[in-house]
Amino acid sequence: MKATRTDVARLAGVSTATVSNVLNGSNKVKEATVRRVMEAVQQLDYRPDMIARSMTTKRTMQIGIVLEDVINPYYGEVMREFELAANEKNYFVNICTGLHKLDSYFDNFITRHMDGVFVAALPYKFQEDKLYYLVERGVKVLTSGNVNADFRRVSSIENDYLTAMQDAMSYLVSLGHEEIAYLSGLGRDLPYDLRCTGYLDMVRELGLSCGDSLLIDSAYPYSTDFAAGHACAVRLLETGKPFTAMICGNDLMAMGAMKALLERGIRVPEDVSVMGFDGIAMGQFWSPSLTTMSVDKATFGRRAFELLYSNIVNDTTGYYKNKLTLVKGQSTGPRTR
Amino acid sequence: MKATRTDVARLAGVSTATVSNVLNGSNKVKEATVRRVMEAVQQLDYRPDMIARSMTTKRTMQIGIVLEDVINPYYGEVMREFELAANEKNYFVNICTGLHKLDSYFDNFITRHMDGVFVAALPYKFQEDKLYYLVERGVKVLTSGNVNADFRRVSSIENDYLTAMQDAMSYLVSLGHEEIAYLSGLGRDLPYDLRCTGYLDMVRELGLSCGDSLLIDSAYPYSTDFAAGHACAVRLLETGKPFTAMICGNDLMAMGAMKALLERGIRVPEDVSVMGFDGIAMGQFWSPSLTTMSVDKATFGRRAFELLYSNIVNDTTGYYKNKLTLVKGQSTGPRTR
DNA sequence: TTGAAAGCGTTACCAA
DNA sequence: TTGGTAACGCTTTCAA
Repeated sequence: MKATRTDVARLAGVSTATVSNVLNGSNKVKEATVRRVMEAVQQLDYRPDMIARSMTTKRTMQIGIVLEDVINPYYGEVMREFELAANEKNYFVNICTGLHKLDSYFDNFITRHMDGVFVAALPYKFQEDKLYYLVERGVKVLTSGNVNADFRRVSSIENDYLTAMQDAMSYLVSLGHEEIAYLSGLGRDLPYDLRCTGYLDMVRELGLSCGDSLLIDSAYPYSTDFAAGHACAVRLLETGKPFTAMICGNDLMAMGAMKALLERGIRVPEDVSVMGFDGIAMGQFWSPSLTTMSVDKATFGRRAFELLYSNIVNDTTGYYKNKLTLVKGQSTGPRTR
Repeated sequence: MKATRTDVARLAGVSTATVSNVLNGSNKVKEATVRRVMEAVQQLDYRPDMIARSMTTKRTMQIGIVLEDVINPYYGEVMREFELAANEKNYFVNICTGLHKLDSYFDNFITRHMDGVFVAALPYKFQEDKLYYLVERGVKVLTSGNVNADFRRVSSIENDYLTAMQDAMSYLVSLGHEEIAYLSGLGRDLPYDLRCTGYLDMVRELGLSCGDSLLIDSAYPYSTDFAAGHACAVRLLETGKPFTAMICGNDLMAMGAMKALLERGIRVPEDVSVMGFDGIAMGQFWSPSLTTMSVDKATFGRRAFELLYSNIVNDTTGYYKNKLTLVKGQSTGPRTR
């Protein structure tokens, strides 16, 4: 039923090797032959079997993405561009989510000979050794937000959350705020949450009297969605500690937190200024529109692919740190009390 | 470097065929032999090469999902359960988004011998013939929301949007509303938007005086996100036509629409009642919490996999229509003017 | 209960 | 420029 390369060869009156040469763009085939072969291909609606091809080439032209959280539009926007870039180089991309079986993903990446994997899941979700194991088994790895990764073995891309948090704090301080809360959604002892580190650094550096008493962290299992932002804000309010500004780990959390404030009649930004991270599109449509440390998601996605690509093709690991920019919305304003 | 089945066979002192029999759970191998083989497997850290295996079995144990829109949390919730169900049967699932190259996805599904594909993209995004072409090439297809699909060739799962829309309208009418708008995000002439059909049916049946003048549809390219809801609401307001209730194609759109109302000082639900579809988690955290026709996303996802699974294993197409339930939130209330 | 060997659809090397 | 053919790692008869 399905035409194979042998069928094409027979119809075109050439050998299978010649068909391969034509299809794989070798330039040492006479033009007339090329035409005959292509005609046969058309006529039989033949397409090369990628599985069989992979058998011999040891490449699959397939890249996996392990996604922390498909729900967060941030990842959606990043991955869209990643995939675009990958498609341009003829890679087929598949997103894997469903963190219940992260280990089994890794096994699949190996046994299915993925050329590369972009692991955009926080390191606590899996054993870091697994990354190196993938590499040993021939699967190139790009990791994200993994400050402790061995950069000689895996490529890495991260957002400069440390600087971004400093910028966020500076901005709020410039508006007169002193009691600034940070709602993390993660544990404060997780070393790779650079926002947390940056926050504590700035509190100390600026001599803010609140110390770390306005840092709301979370216990395992962590979550960083709308509901988590809401929950963290509630916990902050329950401490009864005064605050006039609030930074959230991402935009989704910021939206959840704003909702909690609103429910208690606390106005944004009149009573409390709120900031997020990421700069998801929805933030601009929020009421009030969200001030955020924004990531250029298209650039991030494309850079990510390029890093992984050069790892695959040139066997070169690479590192990229992405800068965030302050986007001012209506959710922040001068201190009023 | 990587151990093959030959290595295992040699180490265990058996033939490769025996290794296969052991690994694939054939019961006709002596227990002592099984143990010897398993030890060799362990020792060599051997795992079967799925690519090579697929060469002979013609199966890949791989399922693709074509997603309309990763941004919408609705799909995220559905796919999570789909993947869970698939993993239980040892299928590896990959999500493909990035609608820029839908056709090239289909090609990839064929040449990579995916066992099945769940096409959760609206039919206008691709040529319907492509679905049948996949089937001819041995890739089983489950389509969603495609009322015109040939059910003898592809399996299908859909939400009962027709009934759901009727329920939504009845509910609003029971609250006293008469001028009820529908914000679609799609074109009114797209036959598979059963919400639209249901809306127009009910308008006629109930004899609502607004006729179809409060139906806001959109031109290609359609979009159904937060921004689209906002835009549709703005267009509705610009018509100057009076309305006291509004149904949106999904929850995300409802949120965007509410934002547009709010910007103009229109209160929800005091001035206008708002409803959505889907029942995404975020809706409960909204202010006011969203009244919606809710889909049981876990059931939907699991049923979807089961349909595709039985298509793959038994070569049987199937059809399932999923009921929606009314979830009352704070965004709807009695007519007040 | 085990093994030998054919076959799956390609690629790539080497020879013609 | 072309073709013959071994090789890739596995499954699966068919014999032993």
